[in-house]
Amino acid sequence: MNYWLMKSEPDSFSIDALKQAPKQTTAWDGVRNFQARNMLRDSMKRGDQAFFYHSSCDVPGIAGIVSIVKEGYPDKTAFDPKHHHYDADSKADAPRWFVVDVKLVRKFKRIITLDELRQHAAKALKDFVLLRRGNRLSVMPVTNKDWEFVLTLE
DNA sequence: GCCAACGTTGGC
DNA sequence: GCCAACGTTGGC
Repeated sequence: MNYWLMKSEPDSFSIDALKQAPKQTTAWDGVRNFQARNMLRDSMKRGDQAFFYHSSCDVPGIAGIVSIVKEGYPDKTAFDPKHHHYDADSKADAPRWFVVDVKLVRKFKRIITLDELRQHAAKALKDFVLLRRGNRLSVMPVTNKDWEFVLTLE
């Protein structure tokens, strides 16, 4: 089993929105970056877990944990001309963008803030991709070691 | 294949 | 709203 981190802007989709979704499950759509796409399509497996990260908001940080319940399949929002995430270059017979389905495992009692994570960037979390300068990936791998350390912060 | 221009991300 | 950092595009 592998670990991941997935970013979402809570204004568009928060961990509370996931909590209220049918079966507390959603397709993680709208990723439009090839590196992140490759992970969604090829690497993320059923049973893997991911941190749900809130970005571009008052308190950026990790809000909880989700699990992958369905492996990569085409992102339908890319096919819909009216959709915000439409991409004319993604064809039904040759899809360019992919999603996985995620299900809520649990919401943390509190947000583990980016600020707090940064305090460990020099030592315990020195390999954490999220903390690398200029990092912009919306889906990224997390090592077992970093996963476990972050959980101790809650 | 290079690289400038442009768009996006995301923290502040 | 600003801006650094980075990915993507497109001209050459």
